[in-house]
Amino acid sequence: MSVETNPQAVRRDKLAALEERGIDPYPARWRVDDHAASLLEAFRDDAEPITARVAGRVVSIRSHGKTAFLHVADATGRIQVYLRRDELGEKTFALLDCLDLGDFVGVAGQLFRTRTGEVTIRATEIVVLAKSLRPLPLGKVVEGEGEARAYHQVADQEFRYRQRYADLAVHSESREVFADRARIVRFLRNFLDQRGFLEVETPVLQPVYGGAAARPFTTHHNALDSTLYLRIADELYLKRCIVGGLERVYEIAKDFRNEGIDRFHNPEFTMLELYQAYADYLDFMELAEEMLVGLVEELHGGTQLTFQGGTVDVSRPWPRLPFLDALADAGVDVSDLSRAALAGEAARLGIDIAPEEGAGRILDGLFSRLVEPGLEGPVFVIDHPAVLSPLAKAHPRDPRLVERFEAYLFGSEWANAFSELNDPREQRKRFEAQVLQAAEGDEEAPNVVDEDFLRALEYGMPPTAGIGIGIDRLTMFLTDQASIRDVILFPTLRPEEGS
RNA sequence: GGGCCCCUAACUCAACGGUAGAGUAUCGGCCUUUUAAGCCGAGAGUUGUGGGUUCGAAUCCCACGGGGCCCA
Repeated sequence: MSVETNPQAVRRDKLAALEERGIDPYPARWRVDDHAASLLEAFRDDAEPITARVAGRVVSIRSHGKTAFLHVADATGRIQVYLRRDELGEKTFALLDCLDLGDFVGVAGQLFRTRTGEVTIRATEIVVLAKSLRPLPLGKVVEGEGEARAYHQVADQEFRYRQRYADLAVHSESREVFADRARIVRFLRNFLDQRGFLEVETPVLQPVYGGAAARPFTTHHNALDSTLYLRIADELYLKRCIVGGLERVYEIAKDFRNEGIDRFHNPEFTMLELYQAYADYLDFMELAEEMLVGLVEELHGGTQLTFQGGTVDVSRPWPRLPFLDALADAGVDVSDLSRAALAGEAARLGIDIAPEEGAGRILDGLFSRLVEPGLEGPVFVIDHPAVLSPLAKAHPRDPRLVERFEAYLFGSEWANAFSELNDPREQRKRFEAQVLQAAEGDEEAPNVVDEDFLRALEYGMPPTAGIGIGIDRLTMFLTDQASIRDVILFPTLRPEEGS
């Protein structure tokens, strides 16, 4: 017989050997009574017998001839299993010959402490629950005192993103990030539910897209024979809810933007938007502060937050930095906000401007280049120019500005809020200006006026504040992950060749 | 869109113009409390793909593919 070296073929051979012995390598069920973490917790001494019945993946095997030690990993952790031929019988012990790292097994037995002190299951029963035919890049994991040390772990980011199932199976840190993500979303739901907000669901497929400046994904509905867009924001539908008298609403859902991918952007991402009637942007600054402080306390037990080596204190209140003041401090002359004047300033500062960029885009570009990188700590940038904010209410003290804020952390925006524009006449003018921009080549501007939204505003929308929060980016900050791909289970990647 | 870097065994990495190696994993043997178990032995590679330079290329050059980082 030739020596088989292909790991997958070796495993198929072992699977066949199991079946020859009359063992089903994929049995239907195994009752799980215990988990690794709680067993390790429960064990006191050998005098008090504790029976254990667990299931999980085999992550290490140390065979000693007539005995063997395994580690079995379940969702809660790892526990060692001790097998003895004289206790299990020759036939069951021979299962070891067909066992590979990565196989799922069920184990029953009694807890004891080994000579070296590790709490271990002395197996009276072991069964294969699912044979693994493909080797996982397990590396070696050693649970020392407190910290688990890992050796030869997969370092290839692409592998981790493309085969997240294997990444999760192998890296507990990766599983923890997604557990934390769930905690964050749960916290936000509780936070809003306690304040009387109603969770709603609005269309992903929209005949007219709006609520943000972005290029959409376009699709087609066959039966209606009409073009539909995947939403770039929930905003305009949530405001329709406010018109309808749902005074406090929120939605946590995917938005889609047909744009570039980098470590802060994924084409589909999760957004929390919430709207509250009779509130304004000042109220929402307090809400944003409470929300983030609460989250940092929930995850880190204090107000210190560390991200990629930088640490900030998120204690309230946060400074409020007027948008134009920030630009002026950075050396930009903001006395004239006309396109011509701003283009002149950009040229003077050596920043390239494309001919189709309007005054808003130029301001945005100046801000993101000159101001954003310096906004480490929690800070509100407030009172943006109206040209940047087609859905926000004009500032009572300066008609060039709107009542708006963006919350920044670690040089990156994580929340955007304003007192919502509710004058249907003014909203129509701003929509029409956007359509004009689109005609001039701005691909991020909507190309039609959303007449249905205007109809809703004409029925009357009370004064309202709204805020949008990027959940992915927030999760990056709260879990100290460098890339948005580290907090999205299955991030968008170029399709694999041959798939 | 621009720049820089990476791609070698299943995994982590060496070799940096002259016979592709190590540890882990895998396979065989020994081993009844091991834990990066140990000891003995074995197999494992079209060096991302395609071209070029050279007596000779994993190594130098070009293109393409995939990925990462920085900038726009």
